Amino acid sequence: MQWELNSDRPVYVQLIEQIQAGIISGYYKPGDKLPSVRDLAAEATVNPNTMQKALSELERTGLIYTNRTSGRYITSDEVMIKKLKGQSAKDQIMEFLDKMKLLGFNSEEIIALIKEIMNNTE
Amino acid sequence: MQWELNSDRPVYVQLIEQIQAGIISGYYKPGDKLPSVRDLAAEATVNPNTMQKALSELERTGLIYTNRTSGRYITSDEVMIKKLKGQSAKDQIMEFLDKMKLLGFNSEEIIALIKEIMNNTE
DNA sequence: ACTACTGTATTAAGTGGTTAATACAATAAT
DNA sequence: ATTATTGTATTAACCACTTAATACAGTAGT
Repeated sequence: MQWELNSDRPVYVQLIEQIQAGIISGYYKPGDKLPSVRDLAAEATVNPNTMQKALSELERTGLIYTNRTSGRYITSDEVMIKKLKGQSAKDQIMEFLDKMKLLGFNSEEIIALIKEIMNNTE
Repeated sequence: MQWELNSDRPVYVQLIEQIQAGIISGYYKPGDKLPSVRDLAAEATVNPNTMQKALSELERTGLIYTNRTSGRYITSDEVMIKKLKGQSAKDQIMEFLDKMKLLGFNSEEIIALIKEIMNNTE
């Protein structure tokens, strides 16, 4: 997994988001075993405590579960993952639209700009 | 001006973004006088030091300027503001598209989802 | 001249996030 | 049985951000 962290926001929050994105996109598949806390921390060049914090939170939401000594696993509940994918997409879009409207763009302008950028970066 | 602050990210950064959005959207017009640091801080229910930090940064980028004792003003450089508007929009869109692709959506799906949400929240 | 209002600077305290360095308990692997 | 690996917990130190409480210098308004 490829990690992209910056200091804009708490690292553990960014870890949560990126692991979640990994599950949603299918990089981590339902039932998969996750690398250990220490390995994940090393991968992301982050302190194990920070990774632990992120994983605990993901466990709290039910997206992963722990077998005390054999490791952590992605949930096998594919419905849950699909729901999360839909909700995440919706959240991202709503947040994006709010920001764009705050900048003074209307719906048509937003669509037009997105298409333009999609074509320029295809 | 209406302020929306949370504790996810440094408050002074959020202040910078929102004042900038106010300038871009035309809420603050070129040449306008801004309220005093203390007034703005009171408006946003933030410590004056924090508002001061945000304003200093905006001044560094040239978007506002200071008359030592008469107050702060929005730049009259409309070209600069227009450029900033375009750049901000582009930045927002790129960031948004990156996130959506990380979730596993392609361009067509993204456009379709946005249109769907626009219709549902019209 | 005086007053009130500018922006600016300083110092101290509190908070949350991060890292670091360990330690422990449980179990899978051998 | 022993060893290595798992998740978990604890303590201390450090840093950035925020708030608070002041203080100062310059000037617009009167």
